[in-house]
Amino acid sequence: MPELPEVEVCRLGISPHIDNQVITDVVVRQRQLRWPVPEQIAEAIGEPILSVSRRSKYLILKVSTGSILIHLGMSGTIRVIDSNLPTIKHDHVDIGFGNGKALRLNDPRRFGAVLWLSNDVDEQGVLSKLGPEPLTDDFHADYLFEKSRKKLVPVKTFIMNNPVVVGVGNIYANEALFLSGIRPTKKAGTLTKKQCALLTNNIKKVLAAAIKQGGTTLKDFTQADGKPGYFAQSLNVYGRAGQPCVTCQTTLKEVRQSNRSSVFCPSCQK
DNA sequence: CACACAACCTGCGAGC
DNA sequence: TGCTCGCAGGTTGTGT
Repeated sequence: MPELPEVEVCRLGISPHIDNQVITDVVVRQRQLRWPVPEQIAEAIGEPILSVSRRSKYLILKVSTGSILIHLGMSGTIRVIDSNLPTIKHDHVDIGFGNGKALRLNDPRRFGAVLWLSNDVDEQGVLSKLGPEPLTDDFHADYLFEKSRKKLVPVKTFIMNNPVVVGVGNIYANEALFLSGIRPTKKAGTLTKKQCALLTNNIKKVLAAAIKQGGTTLKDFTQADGKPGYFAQSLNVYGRAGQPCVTCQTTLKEVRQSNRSSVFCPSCQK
């Protein structure tokens, strides 16, 4: 389900329902997610949610004693539900609130995570190795240009690498490269300054547009209110291999990079 | 250090 | 109908 826009849409959806709510219990039905759900998460019980923020694809529920981190992996969804709603398959974790509602994580593939960052500990764990947020001014053309010098990896692999920039997953990497006229296989180190400017702008553009349209619904992603995201109809290349380019009608080509599919227009993207 | 690739899981659609 | 195969929105860990 989630790249950055979907996580942000999720955050916007759940935040009004759980902000300031006191956590009354944490129910873990399946502890084995990407990492085991830590017992210390109980330190959050009795505390009100102070803020609901996001860093990269992590949702951060801040309380006075620390922060609950939630990552949705490939297949995770969270909904605010009545806490007595019967569970279904893969409903792994509930965070229950004083108002009878609960935040419920469902994640068939279990690549997601629920973690605890205690205020008592300095280290930021999974958050410590993350690059700049793409939608902030810290991510700009000169940064990408300098960072990519001498890099032999394909540009698509490069922009999907978290220490470089966070939140760019397979869908939006494909889309941003198409909009920039850059082939996914081009070596990152050969990007010109101008191409870096195009690429950074288009990454920002495509992510912001996707958030505005409620994310991309492929199979099961829904916004907090159950509506699908509408960005899927804006996709130019992702999932369109073999179909004509929207610009020049050339048949879109598919290659695999780092075991992920890349779709591009052999004519528009150099 | 830089890069390639396997690993973690379940579900679904295609093809036989 | 039912089997096997390949593929899926992410990230980390290992090996060369």
